[in-house]
Amino acid sequence: MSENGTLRRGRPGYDQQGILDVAVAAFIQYGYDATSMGVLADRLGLSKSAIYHHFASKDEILDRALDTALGALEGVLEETDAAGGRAGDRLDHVLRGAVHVLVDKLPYVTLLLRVRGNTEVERRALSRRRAFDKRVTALVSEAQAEGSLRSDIDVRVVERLLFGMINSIVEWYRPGGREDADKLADDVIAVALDGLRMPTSNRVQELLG
Amino acid sequence: MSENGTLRRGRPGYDQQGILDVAVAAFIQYGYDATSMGVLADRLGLSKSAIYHHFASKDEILDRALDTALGALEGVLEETDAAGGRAGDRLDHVLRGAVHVLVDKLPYVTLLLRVRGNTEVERRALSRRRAFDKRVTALVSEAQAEGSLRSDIDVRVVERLLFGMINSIVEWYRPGGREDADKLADDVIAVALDGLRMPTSNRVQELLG
DNA sequence: GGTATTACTAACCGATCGTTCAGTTAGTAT
DNA sequence: ATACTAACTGAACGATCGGTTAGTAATACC
Repeated sequence: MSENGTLRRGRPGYDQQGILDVAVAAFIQYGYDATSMGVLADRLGLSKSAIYHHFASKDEILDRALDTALGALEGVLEETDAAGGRAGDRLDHVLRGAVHVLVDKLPYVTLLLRVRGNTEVERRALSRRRAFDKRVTALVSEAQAEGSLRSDIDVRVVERLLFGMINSIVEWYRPGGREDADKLADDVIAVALDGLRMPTSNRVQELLG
Repeated sequence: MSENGTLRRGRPGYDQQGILDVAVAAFIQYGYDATSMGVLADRLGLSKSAIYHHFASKDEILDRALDTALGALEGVLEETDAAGGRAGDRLDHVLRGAVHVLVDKLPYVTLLLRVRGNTEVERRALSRRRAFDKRVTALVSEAQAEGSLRSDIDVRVVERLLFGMINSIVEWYRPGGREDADKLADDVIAVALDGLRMPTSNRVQELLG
């Protein structure tokens, strides 16, 4: 499954990444807990025990997958912080970046968003997620303070609704459909920032203050 | 668990609704597939087989729970259709109603939103959910056509993002917190319809056309 | 051909799964 | 006291679970 120019030693077959991709697809289809190693083996066309050559446990597969998703999302925040700028612009950048990560690593982020907390691996992932949310909330708060965003709604509610919308992408977005990642990011941000309603004259009056 | 004024015949203990409530709480905490009947029995303080007096199977518990959630959501649509009016107003009504259902039946709707499709019960629930979504999308489309909502974004994307936001409530809303259902509905609709951004003079110009 | 590397296997393990069965228990009604 | 109603039990079942073990298999390299 590793098709670089160099010849690989050893028996041809799946590598770790190949197993991981198939595992993640099964985990998001059936749920992690409902996906037995037997189902996974069937899906790979291997025996159950062959999987244990590549990963020590079912848990390790999950851990690796969640790390991929979280790493990408955290990367968006790092890159945004490094760039600096007004909070409103940085938030815009984070939202676009998040949408791109969701689209690029759809199966992995989908798995992450469905984590429950039954095992230590899951609890660690949830903890990293909470830290991510906290940093985004701080950014929203800054954007409210600088006047870019409305401040009549609690900052935590704002962050939750915003990422509720963005995260919903994993439930319905299909790559290769009508919308690519850029268009999707544009739409999400348009809805989030400017809303759905058409302006009325009353609204314009409100806006004029 | 049934504490009406009349005396109930039979041995005191849980009734079906009592078992169901505890089951749903466990299902949303651990996930349906990861909640064994043993875990549920522990939680109820009963034996595993006692559960089978009340419900024929684990599946039947799930079926009953999902029906509760779907029934409530479908009820919002029925009531809105019966009332009639402009599409924009009906959509507003559906959104408020949905938020209220989410808050009032939080555990049940939470369970519904996490259904995967592994069993016939789950697939039936997903089918009902799709029918619900389809009706809301039709309403959004009407509101776009009547000019209440922006029509530069695909109607299906709009419906998905909208309910993505609303449905996210089940992941973070805590009853008895700072926001009651009415305030929450107000906030959700404000964000959805009017967005998050503060107006700038460029925006006002755009709005003026 | 032999060695190193890497992927894969069948049989097995102890534990847990959802469910069944033949009972027992705790209340009300007569 | 007996019958009815409704809730509950321990033991057992066949199936499945995640994982282990002692191998086998297929390639590249020398």
